[in-house]
Amino acid sequence: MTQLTRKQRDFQARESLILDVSAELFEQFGYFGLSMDRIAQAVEYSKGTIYQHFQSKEEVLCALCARSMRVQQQMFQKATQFVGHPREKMCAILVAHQLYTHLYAREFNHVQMIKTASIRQKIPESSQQALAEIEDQCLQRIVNIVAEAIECQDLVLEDMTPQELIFGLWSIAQGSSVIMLSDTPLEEMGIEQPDLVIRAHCMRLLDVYGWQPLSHQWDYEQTYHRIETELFIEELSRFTSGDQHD
Amino acid sequence: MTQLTRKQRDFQARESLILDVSAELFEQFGYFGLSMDRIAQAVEYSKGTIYQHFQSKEEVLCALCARSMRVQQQMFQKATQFVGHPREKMCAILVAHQLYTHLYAREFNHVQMIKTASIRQKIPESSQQALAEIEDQCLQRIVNIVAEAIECQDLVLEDMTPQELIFGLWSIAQGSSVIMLSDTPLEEMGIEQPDLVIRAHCMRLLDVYGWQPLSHQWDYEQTYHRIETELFIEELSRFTSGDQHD
DNA sequence: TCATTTTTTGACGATTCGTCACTTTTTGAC
DNA sequence: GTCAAAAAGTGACGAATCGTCAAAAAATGA
Repeated sequence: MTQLTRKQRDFQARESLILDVSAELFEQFGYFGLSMDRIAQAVEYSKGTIYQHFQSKEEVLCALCARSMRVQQQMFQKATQFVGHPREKMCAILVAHQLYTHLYAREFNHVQMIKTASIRQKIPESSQQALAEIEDQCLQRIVNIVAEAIECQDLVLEDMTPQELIFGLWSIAQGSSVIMLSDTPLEEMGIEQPDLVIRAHCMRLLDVYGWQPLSHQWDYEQTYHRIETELFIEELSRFTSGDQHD
Repeated sequence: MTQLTRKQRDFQARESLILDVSAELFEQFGYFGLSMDRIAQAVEYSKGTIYQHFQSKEEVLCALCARSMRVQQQMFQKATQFVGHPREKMCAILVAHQLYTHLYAREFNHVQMIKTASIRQKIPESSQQALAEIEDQCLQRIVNIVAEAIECQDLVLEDMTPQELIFGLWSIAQGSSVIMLSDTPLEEMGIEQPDLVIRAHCMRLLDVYGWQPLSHQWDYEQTYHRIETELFIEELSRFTSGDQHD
């Protein structure tokens, strides 16, 4: 690796510290409860020093977003490594997305906020670029899976491009997460397990586009079980245990 | 109607004025550019007077949200009055939703923000209740259409409840709008007309659940054309003209 | 050891929030 | 028309937070 001076290492270590502390504060107090003064106090450096690392409060929060999006990207990466049909990998992506939005609910919400026109004004172009890049990488994983499916003829799209198919799946996954995290009373509406409902919808959609193997030809229950145990057992346990003492 | 005193009428008129002005300022400067002082200056009343109407800045913005959501609710209402099959009415709902999110992009974004945990903390329970109620009414319109379809046996749901079906459609509509308004470069991705893509996905989904008439049995192009000309001709022209000088 | 460079600090001006003591206007009894 | 009580309106104020910058402290190395 590149050899860094002690100073540079110290600088990076402090940056990590700032982010760790900020993440905790953000988790605890939310967007408006997080102030630069509070961060400075918590890391025991002065405000000026914080501003050597981040130009503004928004940049700190962007860095937090980038962090959690990198986690998502890694989960997607793991999903693509699932051993099985491309369609099974796509299922793994969906599971990854759902797990991610539950494990990083606050950050997911904050990413949504950042995409808002009002807040975007406050964020330097460069930070936005960085986030867009990570999101792009996530999307690229999905594109690759679809490409793989088309290549091995599991999927033959007729009046639709791969991008358009992905846009649909992405919309439903994204939309359902937004709805679930906005404390809409889904249980009251009679929806006990929204994640499973969304899975069902996605499966139907993939069926209708003829992505092999179709759901009546293949035991996807088994697939989902394998995804959960082989890929995301740790994340899953964190999610369910997080549920309990919440 | 109830007879109001001159004072009460004046009071209401001023409240409208405040909201009108705030809407303009919000449109122009966004969430953070909108301040109570600026509102006060613009309406030519003092800040204290504004605070007689709204307890906080967030309440002003909630009122703006409520306003735009009522517009959506009315558009949904219009959609339910479309003369045709229940499924055609459902198409009209989708068109209404898409038109709404484009015509009230800022407000739609802001509603998203308000649903965020961070911001919800700043909003009194009562205001949130009011918004939830309007959203509920919107959802109720959709529930009614599905109920109608089931009643006349256009739709026979087997392993899915009406609420679950709606949740899926709602997710895809909501998710796609969020993605579109977050300046994701969809065109670069090769998606020229995202709204039409989403319509296609929804149609496929309704087909796969067997909602009659299926899309190969009925000319839905014609239906969409009727929806646009019979119901939303005015909104549509505002949308396209708004596009031009933007 | 000490002058120079680098790093850190926190006081500061600016902005915005929501409040409240004071001023102005309105009301209605005489 | 007058005047005192009630209602409505005002904007200066304290508090919180932002981002800056001159001065202090620490590190460097001749």
